[in-house]
Amino acid sequence: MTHSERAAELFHALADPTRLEILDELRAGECCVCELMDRLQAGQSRLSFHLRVLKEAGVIQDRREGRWMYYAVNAEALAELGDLVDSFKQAKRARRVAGCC
Amino acid sequence: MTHSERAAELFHALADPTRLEILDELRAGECCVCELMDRLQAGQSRLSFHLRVLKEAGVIQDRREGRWMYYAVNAEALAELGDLVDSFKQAKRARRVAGCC
DNA sequence: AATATATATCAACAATATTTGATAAGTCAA
DNA sequence: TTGACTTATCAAATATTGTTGATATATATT
Repeated sequence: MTHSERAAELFHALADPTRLEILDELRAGECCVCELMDRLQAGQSRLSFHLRVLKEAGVIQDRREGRWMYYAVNAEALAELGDLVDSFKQAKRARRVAGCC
Repeated sequence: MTHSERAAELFHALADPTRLEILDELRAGECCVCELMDRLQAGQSRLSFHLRVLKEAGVIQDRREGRWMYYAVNAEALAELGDLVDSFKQAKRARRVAGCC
C-alpha cells in the first residue's frame, strides 16, 4: 500500500456521518454495539458494517467480553491522522517551474 | 449541514489517492492544471473532477491567470481539519452507563 | 441440549463516486 | 474573426459504498 493509499484509507474511514457519530460516542470511552444502536438509532447490521470499516482502517479496536463486543478509539490511529494533517500544513520545497505549457 | 456532515465532506475530499497526490503537489505552492497533469500523469477531465471535489469541500482555492487556472491549498480548511482531529483526541465526559442490554 | 442474546456476515439492492471521451466555454494571438 | 490553447462540464459506463433483511456464529443461561 502506498503512502497516499494508506492515507486515503484512513480518511475514507472518517468520511461518513454515521462513522463520525460512532467516533463521537467512543470519545466518551469504550462502548458495546447495542449501546451504539441505542444512541445512534441505527440498525445492527448497519452499525456492524461501519464498525468494520473503522476497524479495518485501524481507527478503532474491539474487545470481546462475554457476548458483548466493546469498541474503542485507537489512539495510534489518531496520532497517525494528526501527523498526516501536519504534513499537509508543512510546505514542500518549491518545485522548479517546469514550463509545462 | 450538520457538524458530522461537514466533517464527512472534508474527510471525503481527502479520501482518494489522486486527490492526496494533488494536495502533495500543492504543498510546494500553487500550480496550474496542466502542470498537475504532467506530474501526476492524469487525464485532464479526471483532474478537473478531483480538483472540483477538493474545491467544493473548501480544501483548495483557484485563481485564473489568462487561460490558466492556478490551484492552491486553502489554509483555513487545514486549520478546520486540524481542529477536527484534535476534537477526536479530546475525551468527552463519560456517559452514565446506560444499561442498554 | 435447548433457548436466548449479541454481534458478524451475506446477498440483493440502492445510492454515490470515479473514469473516459466528447464537447463547451473562456482566453489569447495572429 | 479565426484558430489554438487551457480548463470545465456533460453523458455514459463502471466501480465502489452503503442499506436492509435474513442467516450464521459465538456465548451465556436454563
